[in-house]
Amino acid sequence: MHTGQWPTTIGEALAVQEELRGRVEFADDCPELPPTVTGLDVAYDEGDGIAAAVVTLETAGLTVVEARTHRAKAVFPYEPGLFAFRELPPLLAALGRLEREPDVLVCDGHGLAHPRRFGLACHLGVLTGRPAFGVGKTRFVGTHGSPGPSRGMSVPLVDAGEEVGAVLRTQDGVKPVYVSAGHRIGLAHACRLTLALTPRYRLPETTRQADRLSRAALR
DNA sequence: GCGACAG
DNA sequence: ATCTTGTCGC
Repeated sequence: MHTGQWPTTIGEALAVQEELRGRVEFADDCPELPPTVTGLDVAYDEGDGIAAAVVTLETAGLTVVEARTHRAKAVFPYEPGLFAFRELPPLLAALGRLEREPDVLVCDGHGLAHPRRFGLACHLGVLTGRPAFGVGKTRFVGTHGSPGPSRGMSVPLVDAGEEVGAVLRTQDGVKPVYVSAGHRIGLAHACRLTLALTPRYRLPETTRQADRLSRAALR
């Protein structure tokens, strides 16, 4: 799957990031939804123990098709902008245990809405070759107004004059989420998928499932 | 120089 | 990320 030798220092990580950034593929909008969606998340304990979880759901119905986990030790410190180097190792290991190839990866974090336009979702997409996008709970970069109050409304997320994502309301009157393309998927499609994954809660069902599973795998 | 800073 | 009590609303 992946013979990972990961960067140990910030300098090395920045170099890897810069190199991989050029491999991001953009995509035109796609009208139909993929048959499945795969969510990923990582949980941490009080020390340096971490657990990654990946959960594949049937897009129509949101029922679990397959789920995998992987426990490990954190090898890279949390550094804003280099987040991927901390979570990617265990996430890729868990992904490697899936029997069914993911149609699209839904990441908990940002994609292009990143200082150097290469957030976790981009990194995950490039390394796996699968379409990927990010759904973040809080802003990282960019400015934006307030999206309308109802579910489905959104406003562009702009950073340095570029539209890097969308601030999307997934539930009426609830704090919006930050959606951004990662790899081989357009922003409009990512937003449509996000809405399909949030029939009831603020966060995508994929993220919710992966979150609970990663926590459970931690013990 | 002073904040801000995905999870 | 994770640690936490109470509280408001359906």
